Formats: sequence, structure tokens, C-alpha cells
Amino acid sequence: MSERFTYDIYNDCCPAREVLGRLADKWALLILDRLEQGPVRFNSLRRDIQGISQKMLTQSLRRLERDGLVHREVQPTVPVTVEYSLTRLGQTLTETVTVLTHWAEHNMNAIIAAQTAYDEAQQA
Amino acid sequence: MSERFTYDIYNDCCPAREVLGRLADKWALLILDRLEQGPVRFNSLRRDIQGISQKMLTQSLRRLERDGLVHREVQPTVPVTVEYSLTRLGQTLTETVTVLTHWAEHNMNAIIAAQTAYDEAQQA
DNA sequence: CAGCATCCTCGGGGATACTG
DNA sequence: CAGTATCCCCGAGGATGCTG
Repeated sequence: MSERFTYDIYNDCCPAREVLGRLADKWALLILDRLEQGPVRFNSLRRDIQGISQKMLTQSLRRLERDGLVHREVQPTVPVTVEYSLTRLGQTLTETVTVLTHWAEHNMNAIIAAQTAYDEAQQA
Repeated sequence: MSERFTYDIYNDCCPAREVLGRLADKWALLILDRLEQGPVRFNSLRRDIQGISQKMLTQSLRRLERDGLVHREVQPTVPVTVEYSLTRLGQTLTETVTVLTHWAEHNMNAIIAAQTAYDEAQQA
């Protein structure tokens, strides 16, 4: 019966595809990974995740919030500050995402080596 | 020292970002997930993964092959057939990816519910 | 069967300026 | 501070047709 789930994802109209599509967003992955370390404010996130534009950060956060993965809390300070944190659902996801990012960090050398080998083989 | 790794990924020029970028490709995720079930030929993959174009499949496969995640084996039949399978490195990755796709399938209902709630709250 | 090549479009996403 | 709004461009990616 777990097989039933395994195959669903290949279907074009499957909502799980939609969900996967969310994860297939490098910014989302990085944001989730960052949020796992604790609540962060908008500009802090912006600084931490180098290279992300303000537009993309806002967009990704909104999407993550809409998906129920991230919680957005407005603090009534002056000027206003907004704190982002993981929801319970988001936490269950980041556990997996973290494994993924760690995999990326630990295996990047192997990948770079593979790329070099591939490119050289292609040359000849 | 695991903290050192954790922070690397936020750096703009970090190769791990590149790697994550690879994973941030819904087709790649689906392909890896499919290949975990065993070697598959090109057109079979094309059929299994509904909605993918020939161009995208070729492109994703080439990238995965270049990254050393997927093995491409040409069979000298007539006409030629090509079989794709996971490399050892690819296998270590798919273990994680599978967890991710399963998460997507098992939590899609919760996500859809969150979206509906969000949209209704937005309406008012 | 397993691609490569070409054309074309459509929207992702950067840059910039403004606001509560 | 944490956004929204606008303009604009480039490249991801679909459609189509051809080949070893």
C-alpha cells in the first residue's frame, strides 16, 4: 500500500507534485534550513541567505506561509518587525531538508570530481 | 564542526549551493525517485514521468549523469536502447530524496488545508 | 529507440523606487 | 523595518521536425 503512494507522484495531476514543486525551489530549501536554527526577522534572513533578492525572499516566505510551513508574526514595535519561524508541519519537513543539505555539503567534492571527469571524457 | 558545514550553504559562492540547485529541480527529484526502483530505458522514463518533455528529460539526465548520480549505458541493439540507473553516489542521494517525496505525498492534504485556510483568511 | 537542432514565448526574477 | 509596485529582460522550457 505504500506502493500506491510511490506511484502517485508520477501522475501529472497529482497534488504531491505541487508539493514537490515547492521544495524544488532552492530559496525555499535555504530558508527552511535557516529557520530550523530558530526564528529570524526578515532582513536578518535577507542577510544570512546571500544572493537572494528582497522580492524572492518575500515571495518564497509567502508561499511557505500559505503552505502552512512557516509562521509569520508581526511585532507591534516601531518600526514594525516581523519574525518568521517554522510551524509544526514545517519542522517535520526541515528534518528531511536538513539531511538533504548535509548530503549536498558532504558530497559536493565527489560531484565536482564527477563533473570534471565527465567534461574531460567529453573533450576527447 | 558540523556547524561549519551548516553555515557554508548560505554563502553565495558555495559549491554546495550548486548541488542544492540540482536538487531544486522537480524533474531531477522525480527521475531519481523513479530510478531507485531499478534501471529504466529512456522512453519508459518518459512515459512514467507524466508531463515531462523529451527535451527536459534529456537535459536532466545529462546533468545527473555529469554529476555522477546516474549511469547511462548504451545497449548495442538495433535500434539502440539506453538504460539509465543510479550510481552508488546516486543511491545515497535517493535514500534522502525518497524520504522527501514520501513526505510530500503524506502531507499534501495538510498543505492543501493550510492553503485553503490562508486564502480564506486573505479574502476577509 | 533515443536523441539533437531550431524556433518561439512566457513568466521567473533582478533592479529600482516608493510606503506604512 | 518590512515590505509593495513597476519596469524590463533573459533564459527555461514547450512544440515541432529530423537522424543514426
